[in-house]
Amino acid sequence: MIHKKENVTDLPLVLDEKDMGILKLLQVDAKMTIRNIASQLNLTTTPVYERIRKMEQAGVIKQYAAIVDPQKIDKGLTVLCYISLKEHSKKCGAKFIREIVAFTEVTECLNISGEFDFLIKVQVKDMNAYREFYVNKLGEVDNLSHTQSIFVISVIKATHQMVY
Amino acid sequence: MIHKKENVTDLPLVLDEKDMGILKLLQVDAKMTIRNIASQLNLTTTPVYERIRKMEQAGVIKQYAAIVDPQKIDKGLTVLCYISLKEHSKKCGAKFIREIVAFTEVTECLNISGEFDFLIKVQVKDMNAYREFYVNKLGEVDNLSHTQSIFVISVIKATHQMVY
DNA sequence: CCTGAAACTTAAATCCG
DNA sequence: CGGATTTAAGTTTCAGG
Repeated sequence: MIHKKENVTDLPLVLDEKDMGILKLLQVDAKMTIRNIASQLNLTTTPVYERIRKMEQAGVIKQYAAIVDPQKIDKGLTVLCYISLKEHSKKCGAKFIREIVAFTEVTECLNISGEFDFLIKVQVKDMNAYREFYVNKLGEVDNLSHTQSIFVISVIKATHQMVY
Repeated sequence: MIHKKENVTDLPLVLDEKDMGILKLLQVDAKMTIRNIASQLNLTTTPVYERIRKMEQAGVIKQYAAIVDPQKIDKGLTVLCYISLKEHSKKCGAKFIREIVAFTEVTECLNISGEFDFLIKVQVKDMNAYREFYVNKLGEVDNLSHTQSIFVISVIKATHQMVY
C-alpha cells in the first residue's frame, strides 16, 4: 500500500505520455528500478522518480502488490453469484454491502444494471467450499431476494493492465 | 513479471503457514522488505528470502505489479459483456479467444456455465468509448451469436487478495 | 522540467555455525 | 534456520542549465 504524505491532495493529476510510459512498465513489473525505467524512456532518474512519487500521492498508483496464482493456493474455483435484494433502501443496501465485503471469499462485488442488483465473484477451493460459502455465509445474509450462481469453466484472460 | 531460472519446475509446492504469512504481506505491499517480513513473522531474513524465491519459481507468485486506479486514467467505466458463439468447435472457439484476448479494453475473459459461453469485462473511459468498442471491435469478431451488456454502476469491492 | 553526478541508504545474497 | 557480513544497488538529493 502506498504511504501517502499527510496532505494528500488527490487532485486530478494530468498524466502525459511519460507518465503513461512509467505506468505501463510498473504495471507489468513493480520491481523495475527507476534507472531501468529511465533508460527505457530515454530519461534520467530524477524525472522518473518525481513522476512516480506524484502518481503515488495522487492515488493513480494505488498499490504495489504480489499477484498470486489462485490455482496454486487452493483457490482454483471461481464462481459468479448474482444477487437481488428485497429492500433497496439506502440503509438496507449499506448493511448488505458491509456483510458481503467482509467475506474473504468475495474478491469482487459490483453493483450492476439489469435484472440483478449485485454481482459478486467468489474464489474458493472447490465445489464443496462453494456450497459451504453459499449455505453458511451468503445464506446468513439478510435481505436477499434471489441469487444465481454461474460457474467459471476456465479463465481465458485476467489482467489488471489498463495502460498500453 | 518474475524472472524464473531456466529449470523452472512448477512443481506442486506445498505451502505452510509461514509461506502463507509471507504471501499475505506481499499481496498487500510488494515493496515490503525481506527484513520487515521476517520480523513480522518472527523469522530471520534467510528463510524468508528462500521461501519467496521458491514461490516465485513455482509460479505461486506470478508477478509484482503496480495497481492503477482506473478512474484516474480515464478508464472509469466497467462493462460486463456476455457472449454466445454460433459455432462451438474447438477451432472456432480458439479463434474467438485469440481475437478477444487481443483487445486491450478486455481486462477479463471467462468461459462460463449457463446461457452464455463467455463473459468479458471491458474497461473504458465512458459510454462513447464502449459503443466504439462494441461496434468497431467486438462487432468485427466472427462467430458471435448474441451478446448482452451489463453496466457496472459502482465497484463495491475489487481485490486480488486471496490469502488471509 | 530536465541532466548528470554524487551521496546516501538499504536491501539482496552469501556463508558459516 | 539464525546471525552476521559483504557486496551491490537503488533511491534520493543537489547544483546547474
